[in-house]
Amino acid sequence: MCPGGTPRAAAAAPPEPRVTKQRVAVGDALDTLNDFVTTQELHRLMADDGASVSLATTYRILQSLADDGLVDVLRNGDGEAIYRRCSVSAHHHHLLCRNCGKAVEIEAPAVEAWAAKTAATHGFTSVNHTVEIFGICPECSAASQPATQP
Amino acid sequence: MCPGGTPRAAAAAPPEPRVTKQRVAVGDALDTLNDFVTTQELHRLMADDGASVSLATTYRILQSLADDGLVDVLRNGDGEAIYRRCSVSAHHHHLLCRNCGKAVEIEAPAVEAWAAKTAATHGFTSVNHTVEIFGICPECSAASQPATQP
DNA sequence: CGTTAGGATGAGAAGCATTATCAACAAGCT
DNA sequence: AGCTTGTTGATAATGCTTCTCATCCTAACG
Repeated sequence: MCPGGTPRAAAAAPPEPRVTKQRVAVGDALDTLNDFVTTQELHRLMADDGASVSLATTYRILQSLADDGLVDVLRNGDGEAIYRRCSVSAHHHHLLCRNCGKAVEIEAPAVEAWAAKTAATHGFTSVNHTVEIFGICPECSAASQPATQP
Repeated sequence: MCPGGTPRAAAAAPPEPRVTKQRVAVGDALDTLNDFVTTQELHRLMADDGASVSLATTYRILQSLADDGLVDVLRNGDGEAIYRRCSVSAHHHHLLCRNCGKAVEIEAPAVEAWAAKTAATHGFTSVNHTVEIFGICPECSAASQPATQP
C-alpha cells in the first residue's frame, strides 16, 4: 500500500502535477472523508458537492495521488480499488467494516517483522505485504441484530 | 479467503454439485498446477489441453469450488481473482512471487491471534482477514539482476 | 502584462473481466 | 427407460477502468 514501489531512477526531473481546480477538489473531498471510497463514490460525492470533475479525471487524479504515496490504496472484497487519505504516512494497516465502510488504522510492528522474516527465510526480495482485517463494526453489529427469531 | 463466510442456516439440504465432465476437467487442471491462476488462464490451459469448458462455466465452477472452500481465492495486484487448490485445508496465507507467480504456503498462528485480538479490541465481529506477502523469489531475483553496474 | 508550450481535462468510445440470460443438455433417481 | 432438475454453452449485458483526442488552462517566459 503506502510503501513506494516506484524505483524510478533518480535521473529525470520530478514532474510535479499542476495545481488545477480538479486536483484541489479531489484533495478537499478526500479531506472530508474518514473512510475508504471507490473512485466512483468520490466522483459522486464531488458532484453532489457542486464540484464538477469528470469521472475519467477522478480516476487519473486518484491514481496519481496513489503513485505519489499521498493516499492509501487497497482493494475491497470485490477487487475494486479504494482510496483514502491517511493521517499517518508510515506503513500501517486497516480494520474495515464490511457494512458501513468505517476504517480504523492499526499498526502492527510484530506483523511487519514477521512478514519480513518470512520473506527472507524463503529468499524473497523486494517484498511488500497486505494485511487487512474485515468485519462488522459494533454499531452495525447492533443494528443488524435487533431481533433474533428462534 | 478460506474461512466460510456463509452463515447459511442449517436448514436446507446440502445441495451437492453434480459430477460433470466440466467439473472434473477443472479439478484435474487445478491438480496439475502449483501456482495461482486467473479464471481466464485456467480456461485457456484447459482449452490447450483438449478439454473444452466454456469460459462462463469455468467462472461458475471456480466460484463454486471457492464457496465450498475447496480452492483458495485471493486477488492479484490488478484486483483479479486468482485461484489455487491448496494442499492444506486449514487457514493459511501465501508468499507470492510477483514475477513468476510461484506461491509458498505459510502459516502464522501468531498473526491469526493478533488479527482476532485487534478486531475484538475494536468490537468488530464476523471477522476475517487477508495477509499476503508479495515479492520476488530467489530464482527471478537472480535472473533479473545479472550485472550490477556501479 | 501579453504570449506561448505543453500538461490537464472532458466526453465518449473502447477494453476487459465478470455476471446474467435462457434454451438445450445430461446426471442421478425411480 | 423416463423424468426431474441442476448444468452447460453462447451470447448479451453490466460495470469498472483505461484510452483517445480536441480543447482548455497552468506555469513559465518575454
